[in-house]
Amino acid sequence: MQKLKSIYNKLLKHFGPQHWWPGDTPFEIMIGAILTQNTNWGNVEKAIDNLKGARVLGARDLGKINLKKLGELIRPSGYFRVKARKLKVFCRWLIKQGGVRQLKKQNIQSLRPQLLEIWGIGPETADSMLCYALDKSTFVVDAYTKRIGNRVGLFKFQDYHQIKDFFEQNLPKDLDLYKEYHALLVELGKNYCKPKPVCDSCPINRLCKKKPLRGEEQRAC
DNA sequence: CACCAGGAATGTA
DNA sequence: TACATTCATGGT
Repeated sequence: MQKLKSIYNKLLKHFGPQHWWPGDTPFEIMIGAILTQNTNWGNVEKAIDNLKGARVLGARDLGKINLKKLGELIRPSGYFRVKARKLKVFCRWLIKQGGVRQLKKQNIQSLRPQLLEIWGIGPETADSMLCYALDKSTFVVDAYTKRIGNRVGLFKFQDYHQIKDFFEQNLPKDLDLYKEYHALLVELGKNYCKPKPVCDSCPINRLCKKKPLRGEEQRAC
């Protein structure tokens, strides 16, 4: 579908390359993927800074650190009790797998289901890890992707894998394209595609106005 | 004050 | 299958 590339080109021209994912190492990216669940990235940075300050930003450290202490360190990221448990579960799993280097050797067909079995890791978190930390070609879908796609009229469904398949089947299988496209959709969403839209200067305004959602006819997007 | 943020697990019908 | 609820801090 040419429309997908057209949107991508507009976003890239408007926002420029996003060079995602922010993070120094693949492990840090994977931890960030858990911490950023339904949370502002700025808050995640504070949590990661705390982990660095406490010198526990490693699978071994996080695997054995006191659960309550870990919760205090990541408190700024929100849901800190749940996320502390998620981090420990993931790190124990990672150690058992032999670390990030071993993960990268696996193919996505076997690795993705394994990630999804881990308590606390859903489809978006798994795909974020696969795409941005492990360099596997999988398209990441998030709340913005769903919202933008439906408002623009690209598709009419909400299911994660349906949307993921839509992008992957209508784009060339290109890791860098996947990485950049998702990052650009997030940037668009943060600025112009909130639940209560502010689309007056939306860079893909013309597309948005084609098919507004029912009940949103009076909205700009 | 209300609203939102780069979700996922759990429970209900 | 499709929703509703819970988890929680911090910025605007």
